[in-house]
Amino acid sequence: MTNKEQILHTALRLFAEQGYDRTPTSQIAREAGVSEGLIFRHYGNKAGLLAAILGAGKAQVDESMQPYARDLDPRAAIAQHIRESIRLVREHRPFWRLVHQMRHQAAVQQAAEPEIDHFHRDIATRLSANFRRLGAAQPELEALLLFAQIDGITLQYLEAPDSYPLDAMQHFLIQKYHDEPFLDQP
Amino acid sequence: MTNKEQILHTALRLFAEQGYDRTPTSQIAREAGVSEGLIFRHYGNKAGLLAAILGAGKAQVDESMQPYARDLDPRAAIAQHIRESIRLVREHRPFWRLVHQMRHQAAVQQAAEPEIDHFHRDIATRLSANFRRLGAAQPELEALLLFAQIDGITLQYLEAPDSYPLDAMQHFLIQKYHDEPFLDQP
DNA sequence: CATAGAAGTGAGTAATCACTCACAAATCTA
DNA sequence: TAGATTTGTGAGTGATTACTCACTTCTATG
Repeated sequence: MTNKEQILHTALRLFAEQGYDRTPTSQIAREAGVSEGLIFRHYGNKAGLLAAILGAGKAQVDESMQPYARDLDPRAAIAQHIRESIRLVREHRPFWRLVHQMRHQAAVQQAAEPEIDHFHRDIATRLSANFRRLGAAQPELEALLLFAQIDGITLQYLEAPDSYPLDAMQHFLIQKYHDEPFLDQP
Repeated sequence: MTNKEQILHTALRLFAEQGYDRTPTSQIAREAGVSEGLIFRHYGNKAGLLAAILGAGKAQVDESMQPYARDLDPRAAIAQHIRESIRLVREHRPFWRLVHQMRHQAAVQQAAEPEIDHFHRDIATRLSANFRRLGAAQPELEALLLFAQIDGITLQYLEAPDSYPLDAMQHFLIQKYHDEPFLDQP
């Protein structure tokens, strides 16, 4: 691993553990085994380092969410979305901890926001379409609710990864959507 | 309003808007119209100010969650829980923004954590009991899932209070739990 | 009124932090 | 190998920040 990558990984770990504001660049340099100046040579400033971390993570998400864009039958697509979302969080815990922190920092989101917004709308549109095909009375609200459920589950998992029953919740949620009739109106 | 209260309210507003770490005590003093020294006379240090804010908010939550502790029929209790949770967030937006920020700062939770843990367990127990009485196959998971849904909805509302359809989501969620048979196993 | 304690001030301080810069070492290129 | 470019260093700097403290003003009480 190059020094540049080493800095990125160390910073991600420390930002996730301690928070962006509470992590001095001096600590990142020390734990990455490089001089502090090198951080600024490679990433310009501390915010640039954060942007690089978020950019790299987003690339991975894009890659992972693309394959299942193809049209499965609606119920399978919904189950797949649940599985994939939870898998991402489980496999990239530090990254998602950082993302959740950033959600409450209006000032830092600057550049990342429009892209993330578009990404969300994209998924929400696909999900709504699937619920509509299943005959749901209010497909947009169904999509929002599923979003909220995954958000809440992953949030609580990230707070206590060792004790939270993530597997059980995943299966429980998938089963609920498998059994749901979605035919509320005659 | 006394100066002491003025400091508390100003700090809550600024912490919620900018984050705890990004809000200097000098700014709090300036916007509260007092000297910086007064903050430390009343609250000892910056963390003490934060603790006072969280303590005052928790007292309000306790007060609001107590009345409906009495045993209604299970479905009514669940609906009431949803309504009350969402009402609290809607009426104390800055406070809940702050709470959500603090959830990711392991270091700051120190004192508040045991109390909050107990509080959560208490509500989870009551919710599980209600789901059990309704014949749910996995009442603990049902309680966790309802928790996660409310968490996710309020989180997304706090991110975009002006555009999120909070009322619609509340009614949608209550209706779902009203219609849910909860008799998954023969 | 006298006086004790609480409320309030604001200049000062030590520490921390992000960032710079002059320079050195390593790597590449011709 | 000579020169050019990239990578790396670490002491230094200015700005910011939480907090202190000697002092003043207000308020309550006998």
